[in-house]
Amino acid sequence: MDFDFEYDDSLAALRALAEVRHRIWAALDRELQTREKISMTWFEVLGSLLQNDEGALPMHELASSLLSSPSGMTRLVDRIERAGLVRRTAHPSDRRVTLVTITEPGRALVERVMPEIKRVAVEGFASRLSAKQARDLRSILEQLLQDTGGIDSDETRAVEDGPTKRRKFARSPRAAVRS
Amino acid sequence: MDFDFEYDDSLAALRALAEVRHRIWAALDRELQTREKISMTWFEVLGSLLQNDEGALPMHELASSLLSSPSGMTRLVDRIERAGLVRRTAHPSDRRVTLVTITEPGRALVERVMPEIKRVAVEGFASRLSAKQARDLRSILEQLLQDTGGIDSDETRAVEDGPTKRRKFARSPRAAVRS
DNA sequence: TCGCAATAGTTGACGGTGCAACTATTTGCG
DNA sequence: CGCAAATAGTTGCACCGTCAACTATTGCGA
Repeated sequence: MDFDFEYDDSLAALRALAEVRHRIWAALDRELQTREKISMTWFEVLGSLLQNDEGALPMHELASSLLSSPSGMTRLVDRIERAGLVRRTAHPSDRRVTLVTITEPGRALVERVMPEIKRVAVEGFASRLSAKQARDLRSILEQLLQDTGGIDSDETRAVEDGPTKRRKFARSPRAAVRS
Repeated sequence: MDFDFEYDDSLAALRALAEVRHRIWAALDRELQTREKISMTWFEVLGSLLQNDEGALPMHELASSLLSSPSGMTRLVDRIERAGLVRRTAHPSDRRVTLVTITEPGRALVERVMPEIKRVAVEGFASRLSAKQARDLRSILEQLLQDTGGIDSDETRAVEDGPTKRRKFARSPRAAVRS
């Protein structure tokens, strides 16, 4: 269990990670705010919907893929729906499910702003890394996201290079922070 | 300047980064919540203070290093102070500055949980990466955090927004989304 | 088939956070 | 020196997001 990270460095890595994410997110937020008066969070919802062929997703899928709680997503979709960018529709077979469907204005907005958003994202990542670093970062992030299925005690940390394609997300239980 | 990241992959990288951060943060939050009934945010404040020799830092330094706004930090310190873990003290020479000083209970708390916190952080990072990957991650993050000075080269933003101050990079204007 | 657990979503209450505006203090420059 | 600009911090206000509790629907095992 001895790696290049010192014991303390894992906490430092968390901070660095948070800061990188924060900066790029803020840059994208600024871009969206000045161009379209929407937030990055809204854009993430609209983008997720567009990535799906039907332009629609159940509430709970949106919530989990965007790291939000169900109630948070309810309110977020409330606001985006009030702005006319999405619409709640019924699921054809499961009446528990509410589908969120992107509207034409929503689709237009995303397509209008996507080029600049990609540009700013690239500016934050790709343009600052070498080809090898970009590859490395990708595989490192994928590895960090690999499920360890419950509380693992596995020392099966054998060297397994190569881009593992497998991608299965476990829900991350939100902390219940009081006061 | 073409790299391995496809154009779209920079947005994907941002999501992966966010998810890694989110998972580890949540794990630490859970640990702190069950052991000491405090949040990771509180721990970050206390930890920052302890890292400084004097166990004290000005409000604005805490705010910027913890990615918070000044007003957010005011309220956060309000709550932590109410819990008796920090104390506001006067700066000896600059009377504009409020120093936040860790109290003895605060120091004790951090020292009490630090081993477990480090363990969980290592579990999130170091234990899942090879030595080389850990090195790579460190240098990649450092590189991504290097300031490129002023950003946007296009000054086409002469709209009606009035004299919006050109921000350096530090502040993150969270989206002010209406409705 | 019945009944209970699991799943999906919403709402009430509330904590946390940001921006704009304001006060207090310090700094810089003519 | 004198005063405008910059810096530090707080507060008003509104918003965002979470948990707990609740309803509705579906799945599943006896």
